[in-house]
Amino acid sequence: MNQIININSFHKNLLSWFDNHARILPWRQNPHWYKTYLSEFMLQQTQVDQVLPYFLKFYHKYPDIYALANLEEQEILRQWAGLGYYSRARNLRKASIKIVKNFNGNFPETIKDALTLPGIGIYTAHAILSIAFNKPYAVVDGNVKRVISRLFTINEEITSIKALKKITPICDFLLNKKYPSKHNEALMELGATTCTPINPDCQSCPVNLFCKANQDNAVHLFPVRIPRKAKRNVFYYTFIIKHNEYFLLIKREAKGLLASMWEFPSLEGIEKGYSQKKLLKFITNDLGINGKIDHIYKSIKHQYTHLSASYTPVKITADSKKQTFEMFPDWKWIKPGELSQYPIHTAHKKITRNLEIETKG
DNA sequence: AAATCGGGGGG
DNA sequence: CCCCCAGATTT
Repeated sequence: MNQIININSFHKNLLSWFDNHARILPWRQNPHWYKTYLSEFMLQQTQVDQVLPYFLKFYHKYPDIYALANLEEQEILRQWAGLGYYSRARNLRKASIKIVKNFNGNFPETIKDALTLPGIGIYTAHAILSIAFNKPYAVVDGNVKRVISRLFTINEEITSIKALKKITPICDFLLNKKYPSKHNEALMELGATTCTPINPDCQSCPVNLFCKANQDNAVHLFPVRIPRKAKRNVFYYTFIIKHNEYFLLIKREAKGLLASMWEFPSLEGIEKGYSQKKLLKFITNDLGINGKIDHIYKSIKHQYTHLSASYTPVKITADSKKQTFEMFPDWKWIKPGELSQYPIHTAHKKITRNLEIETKG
């Protein structure tokens, strides 16, 4: 720690600010550990505004841990579709099953037990135990890291392990042991609403008098960050394969990108511009379907964290509904109206909208 | 320690 | 277009 701060004054300013400025969020009303648990899974690497509709839907449909534990994987993926990071949905289900089986339906109140739950790491364990059970564990999330990096002018690159090892003990020291729940939420709230990445509102910050970066007029220099590596380009041909009113939908592998999500069968390449001959060869030789290319549509772009993807829809008319595909974990010939019964990832959902597959077929 | 895993919103 | 976000897990 490179500066001495009046810890009591720090706590007082932070908590009174939170009392006056806390956003009204559904998981903060009539608090219960289940709400904290569900919201924390969704909030991993995802902003509040994006989580809100999903939290409301899930809480309404699955009001307790037993409802979640009873879900099929396919169904929780379907409900989660569009929120991203789908391993969270699988882990939420597995963790819920474990809570019912091993902990009698109650969230385990020790760090050691909480960390045995899939999808729950240090941050989420600390968050649930502090926010829902008022246990004295400090949280270190993206918001807190940014706030601390400014308060104490942390020079380590913010995503590095070095930075985390420097920031964690500071958070442990700063933690308000009397009000850990409010303290943690307040620090995260401060980062989300005031100590923002760009144009932070230092004037209205309750702890600006304790902020080294603010004193040095150097808030814009923190957190320290190095540019990311360039994204890889990926090009997909996405085949809408029709036979009468049916078209082919397949399930992705259980590992890797968009694991176990459903989509139209696709050909992946690292370069653009496959010939029609090559596309038809994929259909005939790899899928074993005889048919013809009806139309090649304009491609759509979709950005992933590490990929810059382009999807080119290709409409195929098949001679028959072939029923065996060794290359897919699962598949189904479905009618357009049945599309909503499957967990479809966002890029392919865009394609169904562009091609108006749900309505026109 | 680095890579992977989604998607949306903001500058 | 690039940036970031109530991180966890695998390599």
